[in-house]
Amino acid sequence: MTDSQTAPAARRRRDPQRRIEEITAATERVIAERGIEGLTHRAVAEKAGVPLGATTYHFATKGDLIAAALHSAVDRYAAYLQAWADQRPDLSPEQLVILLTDALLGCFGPQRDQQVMEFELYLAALRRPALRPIADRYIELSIQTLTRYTDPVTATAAAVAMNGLTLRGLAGTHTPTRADIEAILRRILTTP
Amino acid sequence: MTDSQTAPAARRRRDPQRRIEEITAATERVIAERGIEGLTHRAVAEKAGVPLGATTYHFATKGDLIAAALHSAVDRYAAYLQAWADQRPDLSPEQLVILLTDALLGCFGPQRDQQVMEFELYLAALRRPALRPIADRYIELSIQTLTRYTDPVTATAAAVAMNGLTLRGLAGTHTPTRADIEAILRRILTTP
Amino acid sequence: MTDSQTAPAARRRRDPQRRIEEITAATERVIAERGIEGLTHRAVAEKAGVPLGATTYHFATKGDLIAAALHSAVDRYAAYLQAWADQRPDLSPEQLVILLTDALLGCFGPQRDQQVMEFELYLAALRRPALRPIADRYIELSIQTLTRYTDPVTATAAAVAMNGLTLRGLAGTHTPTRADIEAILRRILTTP
Amino acid sequence: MTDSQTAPAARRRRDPQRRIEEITAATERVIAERGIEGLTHRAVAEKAGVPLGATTYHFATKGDLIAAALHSAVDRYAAYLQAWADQRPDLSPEQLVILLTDALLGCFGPQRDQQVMEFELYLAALRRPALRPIADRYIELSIQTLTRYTDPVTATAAAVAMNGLTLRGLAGTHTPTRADIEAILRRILTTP
DNA sequence: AATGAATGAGCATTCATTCAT
DNA sequence: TATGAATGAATGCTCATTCAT
Repeated sequence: MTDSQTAPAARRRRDPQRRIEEITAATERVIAERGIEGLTHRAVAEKAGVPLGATTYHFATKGDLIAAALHSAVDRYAAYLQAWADQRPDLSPEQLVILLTDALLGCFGPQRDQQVMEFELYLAALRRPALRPIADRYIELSIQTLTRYTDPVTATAAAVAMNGLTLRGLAGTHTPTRADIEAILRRILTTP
Repeated sequence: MTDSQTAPAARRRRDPQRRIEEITAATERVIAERGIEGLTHRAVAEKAGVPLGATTYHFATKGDLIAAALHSAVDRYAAYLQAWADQRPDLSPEQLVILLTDALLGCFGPQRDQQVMEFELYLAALRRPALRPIADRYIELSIQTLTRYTDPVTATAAAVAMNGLTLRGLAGTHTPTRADIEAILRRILTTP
Repeated sequence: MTDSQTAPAARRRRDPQRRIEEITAATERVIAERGIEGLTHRAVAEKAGVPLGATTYHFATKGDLIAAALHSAVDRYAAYLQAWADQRPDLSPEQLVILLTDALLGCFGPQRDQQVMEFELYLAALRRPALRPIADRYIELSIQTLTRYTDPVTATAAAVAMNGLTLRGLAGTHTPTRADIEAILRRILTTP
Repeated sequence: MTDSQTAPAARRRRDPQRRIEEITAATERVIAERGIEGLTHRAVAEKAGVPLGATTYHFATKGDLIAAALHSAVDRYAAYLQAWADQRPDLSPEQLVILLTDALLGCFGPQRDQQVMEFELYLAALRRPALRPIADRYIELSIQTLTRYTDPVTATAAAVAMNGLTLRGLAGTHTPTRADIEAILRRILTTP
């Protein structure tokens, strides 16, 4: 170990991977706060604490920033689902209804901004074909996770309904109640 | 009678209501073509064939344009649903599955651009609380219509699932097949 | 004279034609000083003492600025030629040689910057087809003027040779001498 | 012999002279395609297939690139003139008129882009004194070549007239006809 | 009421240039 | 020697907005 610890500040340069991750995270935060229409290279640079040139250097266009943020969000979602399901290997339909309702309600609380951000990223794919493969993965992850507990058709029905419910709660004037959500999911996931 | 009835065509000027409708329709067309991020007073003025000042005069902010377009889209949707249901007063669950599937598939064909526009308008409510009452009406209309044929919980489940399915088809790489949609709607609307 | 002199500063607004001319003149000055590659809306705005928006408002693109400047230069050249020839209705070939030589030598003195600017404007037409009709007029004016004194072929030969000579003097290391120019023009304009 | 002489092809790296020539040639191609205002180190690097650093390493500034390209163009022109004249050791004035006209017309055909590039390089000397000695050589080469066939004054007159004619054809809306050019050159080169 | 001229802030993007390796 | 990562200044252009008419 010749001189490692020295030059803490002057060093640090040249860790492109780290920079890219910082910029991506800052992109997500900017979108969460101001929406995609408020996303600019400048805002990202400021939020990430990097020079303006660093954002355009690593992400030449706004589309590149959005793609990176969507990718990051999907990766995070995949890890979340994995952990969620791994901790709950066996669930009855009724248990699933209760737990999914609980998870869904969380989207309207403190996580609201992040949830809106993820929706905005997802919806950016409406106009940007390059994002569609990543958007695909988003919804497929939900379906695959639910398929651990039920048949594929029911899993898909539940996944798209949850998406629709979330959207309704975020875009409408009032959030759905626990009872509403439970009733809907119970209608889809349980067989009378 | 000094001058009123004369010059029916040359008059025409000074019909503010008509102007407002022209501008609203042009706003929808602009969003359909370029997305909400491409919506500007200038683009609307050009598309509507009115002076720039006319757009800012009647719709001071971009949010006003969006609200008017969303309102218009919801009104049109309401009329469509009304006519659809009036022509089909009685439907069995299985008939409903078939017909809703058919209607849903239409969103991915030539109507795609308009469908994307309506989604963009709906999603604008995520960031614009003023739009949420109008967005509410959008989804409630679907639910109310389905309630003509089934219980409220099932109707809501079907409505949000259809929304989620449409989004999935528009934001993903491939559109769902008729068989996919039918299976999902059958799972929700019919009781085994 | 009711109230003319009042409000000298607050007035002045709303004289678009005047503004356009100021901006055009400033464009020529900027090109004279920094070349076409130094031409920017900002530089013109500063030189003309108008807001930046005024330049982009009246001349949306850089090409528009260049076209206006070229137009202006050609108009000025036309007026100059007209006056020059009107004052010299009859010239013998030898007189023409002497006077043209004298005029040509002027391009290498204090007028050099303006001459370079006019060449740069003329040459911008190499890459911008929209400028070519104006560039045409430039050279045709010279030919037409010389045609007052000699046959068309000789006039054209003299005009293009003078252009080539000017270019040679401006782009090379040393300016041609009076004797050089006289010899060349005499070779073209006089018949032995 | 560990590694020195081996791998004649795989080596190839480290041939600075070759690199410089490749970059120079790429510079000419970039200017031919996009003009001097489109000349950037990046564009040259891409066109030459070399790393960006290679262009800034060998040619620190844009002016250096231009100088190299002008030098290259002049060298090529010199070789062309040499060969042209060597193949035609004796020409009557009338023969010269015909052949020069033919050569001149070629500038407006498929060679147009290259001709425009050479003019742009030549004209860059208007603003860049460092280029003027090279620009001098350009025009002197033409004069010297013509001096093989006629007296110096006539040769110079013909050379500058040809330059002016070419410029007129390239910057104007229509190219001169063969008859036009012949008439002008005949006026200059032949004695009645 | 209605218009469009006018303004200046702001953005994506491009680049020359620097510098660590 | 040679490379390309990194920087920040600069530009054309677009627009929301204001305001005189």
